[in-house]
Amino acid sequence: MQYTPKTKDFFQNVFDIVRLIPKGRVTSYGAIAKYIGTGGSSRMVGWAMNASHGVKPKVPAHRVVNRNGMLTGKAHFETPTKMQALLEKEKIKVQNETVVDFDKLFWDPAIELVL
DNA sequence: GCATTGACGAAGG
DNA sequence: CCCTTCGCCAATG
Repeated sequence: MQYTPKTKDFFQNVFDIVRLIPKGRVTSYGAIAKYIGTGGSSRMVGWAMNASHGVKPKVPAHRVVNRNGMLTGKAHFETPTKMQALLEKEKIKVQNETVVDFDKLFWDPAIELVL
């Protein structure tokens, strides 16, 4: 895989933001995409996470879910159960592959980082 | 360069 | 929340 300078910056931006997510909080791909400025390309955020494997420092991709709070990316982890396990370790309740109280735990960089 | 794919999002049902 | 359709954009074949 070889990405252009443009996407390289995109990758770094995504990784950086994801690492800033506080414990016990979650955010969505769209929120990250919006904060970066790529806006509509929320899919690219998820795709960037796909490249976060083996990246140092570790990228807490388990704190990134889709807009409904669903653990859509669990299948891309080392093991499908790893994501939920990590979330529950941070006191985040997960039920039916979905984050409980997602609206309360939601962490939007575009808002939280400005405060 | 076109076609397909995808860890998404919004809107309508 | 689930389903479908459409839009989005970089990667991949």
